[in-house]
Amino acid sequence: MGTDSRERMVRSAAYLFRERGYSGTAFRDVIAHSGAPRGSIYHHFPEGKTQLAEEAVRYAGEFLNAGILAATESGDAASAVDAFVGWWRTVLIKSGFRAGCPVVAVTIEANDDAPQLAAAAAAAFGRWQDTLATGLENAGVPAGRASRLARLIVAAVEGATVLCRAHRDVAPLDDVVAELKDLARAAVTDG
Amino acid sequence: MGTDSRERMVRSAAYLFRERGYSGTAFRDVIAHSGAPRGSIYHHFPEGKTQLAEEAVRYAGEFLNAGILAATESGDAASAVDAFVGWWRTVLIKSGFRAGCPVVAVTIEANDDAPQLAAAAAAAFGRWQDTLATGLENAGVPAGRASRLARLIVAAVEGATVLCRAHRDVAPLDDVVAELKDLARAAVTDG
DNA sequence: GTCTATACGAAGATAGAC
DNA sequence: GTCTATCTTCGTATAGAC
Repeated sequence: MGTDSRERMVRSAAYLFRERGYSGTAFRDVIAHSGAPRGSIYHHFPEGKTQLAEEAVRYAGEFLNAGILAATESGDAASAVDAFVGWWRTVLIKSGFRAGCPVVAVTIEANDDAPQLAAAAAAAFGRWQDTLATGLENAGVPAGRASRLARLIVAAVEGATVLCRAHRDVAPLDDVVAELKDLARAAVTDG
Repeated sequence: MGTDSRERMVRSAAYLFRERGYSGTAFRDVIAHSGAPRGSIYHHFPEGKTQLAEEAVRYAGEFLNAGILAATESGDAASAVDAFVGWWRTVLIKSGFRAGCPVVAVTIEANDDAPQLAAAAAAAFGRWQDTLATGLENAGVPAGRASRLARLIVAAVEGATVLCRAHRDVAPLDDVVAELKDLARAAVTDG
């Protein structure tokens, strides 16, 4: 099935970008990892690697957003933090601190030749922030504050994953999460 | 002067990594940007690109640490946040949101072939955190809390620079800074 | 849709002269 | 310390057959 190998390639790209970055991931790596047929790359992605990366960013954005959405449905403000952090914690530990966020990787390596990549990354970050903000509002955080707090959560957790990779340790993420949870809880009563 | 071109290469590498990342920056780019002689690369850096990157990370780490140290000498807790943020704000805006942190770039693209790179990055992040923590302590934040808060500042600001690059806007950094300053100020009285 | 073959360029690294 | 020339590998992309 053609559509199937196309999707596998997108998922594999997102997976590999986490460990090797955008420039560090070659087309052949995506082919090898996905098991997709080599000859159909430019059939499925006529714009080449840029198009593949753009779709990988979009895929990662939607994937994580679905997770945040599901996790924020339950409850309190602190659980909104967990919603975003849980996935990264698992990825970091399972990979031996070799894998991070593919959206960050693409953002950092994007250049003026491919402005679509920065745009796709901004869309992903924006969606995560919005979904988290809604979760915080539902937990009782005022709207304006919720948006700002959600942005801090996205920034701090993404930054913490980078620190974890450098230190090869989850401690930075745990420290950051502890601070963020206190802050989120306080934001409810502070009104 | 040989030592001089060596140092220029290290500085240029740090500069270029900010925009193009590690894999995206070729040796020839470093030569061109630094004006260093092409033939002396492997004389100065016998271990090749890895060694150059390691020293560039170290250089960036020391450079920024000196800035944090100078800025935290004056004062209050909120100024400790400014100490770390000021430099990134300038870099982002001056580059049209094309440049970020070279240490983050190297961390994300480092792989098992060169574990020195992750180690050098961890050292840089650790120094920034320690210097910030000392600044917070001097401002009246209890030692244990200061360390954790300093880590949050490093993570959140680094994460925010990535968001700024994606959005091509300083707003994410400003949002994050506002939250961090409130938090730092509150940490003083909270004892 | 998928294949092979190949063009084309870039990159890291080395050798040996000066 | 610096130069030029070169080796080797790799990576994207294309062409054209099946």
